[in-house]
Amino acid sequence: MFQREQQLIEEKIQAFCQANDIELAELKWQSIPFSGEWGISTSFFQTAANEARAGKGNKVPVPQRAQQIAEQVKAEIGSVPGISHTEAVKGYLNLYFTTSEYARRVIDEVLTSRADFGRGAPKDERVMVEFAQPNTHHSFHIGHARNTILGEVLARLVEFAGFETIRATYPGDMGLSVMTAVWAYDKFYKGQEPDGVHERGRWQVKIYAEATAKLEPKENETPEEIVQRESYDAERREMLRMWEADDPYVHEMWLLTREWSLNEFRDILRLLDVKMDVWFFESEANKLGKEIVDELIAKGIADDERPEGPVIVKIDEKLGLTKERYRTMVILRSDGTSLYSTKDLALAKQKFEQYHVDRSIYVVDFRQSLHFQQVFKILELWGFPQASKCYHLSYGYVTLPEGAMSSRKGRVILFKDVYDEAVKRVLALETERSGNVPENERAQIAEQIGLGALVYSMLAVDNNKDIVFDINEALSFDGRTGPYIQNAHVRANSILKKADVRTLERSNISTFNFELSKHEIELIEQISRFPNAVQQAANEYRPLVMAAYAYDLANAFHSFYHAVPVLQSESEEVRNARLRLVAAAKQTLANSLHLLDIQAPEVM
RNA sequence: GCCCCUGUAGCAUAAUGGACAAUGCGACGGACUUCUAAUCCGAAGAGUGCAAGUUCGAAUCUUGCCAGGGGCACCA
Repeated sequence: MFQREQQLIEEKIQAFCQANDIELAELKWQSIPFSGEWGISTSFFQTAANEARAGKGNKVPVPQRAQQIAEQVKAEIGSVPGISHTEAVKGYLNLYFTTSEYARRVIDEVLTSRADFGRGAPKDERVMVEFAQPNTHHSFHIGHARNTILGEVLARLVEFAGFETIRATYPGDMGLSVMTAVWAYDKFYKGQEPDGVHERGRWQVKIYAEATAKLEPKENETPEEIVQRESYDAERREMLRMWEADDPYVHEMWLLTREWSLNEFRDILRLLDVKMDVWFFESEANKLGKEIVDELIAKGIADDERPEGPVIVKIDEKLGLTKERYRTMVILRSDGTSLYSTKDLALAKQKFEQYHVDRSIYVVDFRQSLHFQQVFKILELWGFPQASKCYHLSYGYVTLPEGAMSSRKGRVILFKDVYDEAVKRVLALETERSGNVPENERAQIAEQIGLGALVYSMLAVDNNKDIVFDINEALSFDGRTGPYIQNAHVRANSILKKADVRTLERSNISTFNFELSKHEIELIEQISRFPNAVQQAANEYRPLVMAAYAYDLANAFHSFYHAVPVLQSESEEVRNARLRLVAAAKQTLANSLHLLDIQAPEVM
């Protein structure tokens, strides 16, 4: 926002150094920390260090020499329009902006761009984000929720940063575990399914866990029990075989039960405000897989060891690596059936050829790091230039205090149960605390706040760390939480509602020609950081960056709210300027919350 | 055996190689007839698993250990 001024000063510094025979290192600019007021700074450590290394004259220690240069440069620069004052301290040159000018530029930009404030320039690349890969026939638990939230927020960030973005989901709808669920339904529970999308989901978890328990060997089994268990196992395996052979009855059962899961999944996506563009099913990738294996064999990338062995790709060998790194990947079983790897290769080809994606992001947990490294390397050998732009966004597991979640053991925390609990808690709090939520909006606001708490708790941890799920922490409404940020938005809204909004709309230019308090300056600074936060979060594929930013912004607003009167300002001019500041803060909070997939309510 | 991730105040987390390691929870002391406190203000609390190294400067980079988790040919 002060690029012209920065450039002018850079030129002055360069000219000064040239005149004084100082070999200037590249200037890096950063904002000044711990500033009651703000500005940008650069340092001369590198320049001083280079001098010392070159053995140039004065044997002054680096920090002192850096300070010397800073002081000389400061004297040389003199005064610059837009810059209120400069200082040389500890080897840094600090430039403080003229506050009124800076404030005006920031606020006017926000209020001109509105929902587009912070949006990046359109980029010439199409990105696909693949996320939300739940298994059907089980249920959607809190671990799937972390994945879905991470993926959706990443997609929003990348999209807002300027990339054309496609959201893809890849449900796991086949395999032995799926068939176990179908078998259990068909054998023991046919026609007994409850009504209600989520009731049926919970019921599916229950019968699946029950079925795996029946199939599990136990201690002290009687011979009859062993016979029983083995015949159950044979039945479900036979069912899997029939499914592979497209048996009509098995397919009908499979589709029926799959549809229940998908109904629940769609409803959860609706709750999370996720709009998928592409649905890849594992069962469909399964069919595509076998063709690409032939292609890889024909191209000499894969080695066919059938019938004795499987089809493999000796990745290290093909890449000419001597050290063990990517190892060997099996891409087709010796009996000719597909593997996870077969399907991922087929899927990638489809992404590149049918959807023309330039960049492909996979949001999948960290256990599959090696798998994706192998897949990406095979894509490279295969000749896809996009292979270098495939990225596995790995993230840590959501575990329970008593250990890992397990659908098989029925030891899962379902997303919907946490969601319901969240809404219940907010409703209880609403009756206690907030008098100004209209009766007919309470339920909706409760959903927004409850989900806000849950979603933020998933985003406020860096993705490669595990989360031990504690419902009281996830649904906390105090401190560094979603509701804290939502509340800042609500407070900004309540000020604007009480003001005469027409005044605000009439003046489309802000004038901050009065002494700004440190709270106002801090708030303006936070608002101005938003575009950079978007770019950083998108470039690094890190939703956490945006989550942390949104909290800092809300924090600045809350402090401002307490310390600085708006409606009761000392003059009309100050009041108008502050109203514009509040409007800009509200807008930036709303933009941030949107990127975090959190609703921004008007009241709470 | 090889590879990957993690290790920061009591707990949970943060920190483009840079200025005093930053927040929240908890505990402590204050502030609601106010733009209604899901908030704010104040004070306490760690020198970043250990040991070397690189650097003017390291929580961050390198190496080696220690601890926890994960992965390594026909599971997904």
